[in-house]
Amino acid sequence: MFTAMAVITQPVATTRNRILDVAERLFVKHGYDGTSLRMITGEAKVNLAAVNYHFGGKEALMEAVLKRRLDWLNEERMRVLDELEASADGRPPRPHKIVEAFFGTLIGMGSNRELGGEVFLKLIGRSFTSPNGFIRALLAEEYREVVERYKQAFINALPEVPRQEVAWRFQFMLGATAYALAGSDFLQVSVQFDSDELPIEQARRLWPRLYSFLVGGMRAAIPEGDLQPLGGFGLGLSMADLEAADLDDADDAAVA
Amino acid sequence: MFTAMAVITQPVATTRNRILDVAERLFVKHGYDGTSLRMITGEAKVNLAAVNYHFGGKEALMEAVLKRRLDWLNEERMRVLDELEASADGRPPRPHKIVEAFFGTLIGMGSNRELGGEVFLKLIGRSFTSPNGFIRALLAEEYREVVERYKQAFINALPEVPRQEVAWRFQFMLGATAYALAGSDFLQVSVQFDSDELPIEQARRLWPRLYSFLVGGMRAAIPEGDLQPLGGFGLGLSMADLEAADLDDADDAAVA
DNA sequence: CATCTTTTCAAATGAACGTTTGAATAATAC
DNA sequence: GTATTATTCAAACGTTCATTTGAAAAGATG
Repeated sequence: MFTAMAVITQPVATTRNRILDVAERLFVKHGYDGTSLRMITGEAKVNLAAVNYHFGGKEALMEAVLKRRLDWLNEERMRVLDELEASADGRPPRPHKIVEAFFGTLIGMGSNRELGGEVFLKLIGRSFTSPNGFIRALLAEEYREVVERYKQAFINALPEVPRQEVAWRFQFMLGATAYALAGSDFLQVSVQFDSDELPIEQARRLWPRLYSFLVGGMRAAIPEGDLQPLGGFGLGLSMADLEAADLDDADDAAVA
Repeated sequence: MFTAMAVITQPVATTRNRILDVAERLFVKHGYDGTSLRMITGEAKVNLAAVNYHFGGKEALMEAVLKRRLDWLNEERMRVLDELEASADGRPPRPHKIVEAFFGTLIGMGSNRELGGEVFLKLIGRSFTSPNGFIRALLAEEYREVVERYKQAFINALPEVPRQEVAWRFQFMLGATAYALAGSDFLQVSVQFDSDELPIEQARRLWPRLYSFLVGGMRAAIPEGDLQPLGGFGLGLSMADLEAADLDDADDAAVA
């Protein structure tokens, strides 16, 4: 029975799938710019031209790699929120339940190899801050609908918190999660892991802690509006700063 | 007086400094791999060979770009924590004060052009998840001492929270902060900005909200240890996952 | 079996990359 | 003013990159 299930669920190792699997792994390890098609096709044991034949080019390959996982994730997130709202007949679901629905579905993918496992978690964690405009644009477009729906759910669940604050906190939660997933070496320094602890065991420990942190941040007191960071605004500040601050050119800032 | 101060504090635009300034900006905009020495030297209006002459190579240039800002930041963070602990004669400083000392100093750099302004904030935010091993290793080494000291301060300030939990939450705070700074296009989607709001104004709004979120997360309830994400662990999981999970090769995982 | 489509393959293209070289120029020291 | 050092410069090096090409092989269809 186990064998039969595995056969059904495990995709066949076609040229196309082998490229997707290897590309996903190498994009995480070396980044999009740092991964060449020769590295991918070499490791996947397919011809160099296969990427262009099956996907059309390097950017289109990255798009296929991301969409393969995100399509499932988006549907799952919608489904879970549907369930949550249906089971609460009329009343808005509790905030911590929405946190669990949105971020728990993602973290859960880390333990399911067929959904990309922790490789995909790292990829998605790093893609949000990719310097490549088309990647951020793709992510923004893929996330737009689901994020809007969850944001509204949070707003309904937290009537005492201004809409703007909810949006900011959503952003902060995404950041804390993405960084925990991206898993830099720095994490190894900051958090004192047992050095021989297996990655899958680390992932298991992550969720309850992240969940607790996110809910704590989501429920925090409303900030006063005029708090200033150390060093203070206005120090060495002039109109020139405002002009120079516009970093993004028009060509890579476009989001459909 | 303003003129005199500006002359004193503003570094002379030597070849070396012009390269550093342009490189900092382009590394943020296109990433390390996506920025060529020809782009840098072209925009800085210096000869192509100048980077190798003054810094020794591209990696050494990136190192110089980061260290120029981090050396100041590290000293400032140490100084602020010194002050904090001195003013509390014996008792450990309050947790929210430590949050302010660590993250407030960083955010404050965003409004000071001579300290790199928001360009540096983006750079540091993205560098933590860089796919280039030498960048993460450099950051880990640069942060090690200061992070250890602050972590201890948090542990002293939160005697009821286990040390491990403090370390995790420190990591989550760093992530939320770094992502807020990295400022992807996605933030524009998630958070409904006034479209014509100036970047410097956005930065001013960021700090009180981030501060509130971080303190809320830091003070959250201690998580139960066996909470599982949606989808659950054990689904589609086998020993093979553990082996495949080891992504990093020895060559780029080294941290001195 | 013959025909047509899909896929694979080795080879080549032109462009861009980081780095090196050695001479020319500028700055400093005596 | 001459000797010495520091810096700039144009040019070239060898390598690697994404993509294209056209033929060969494999598979599907009648």
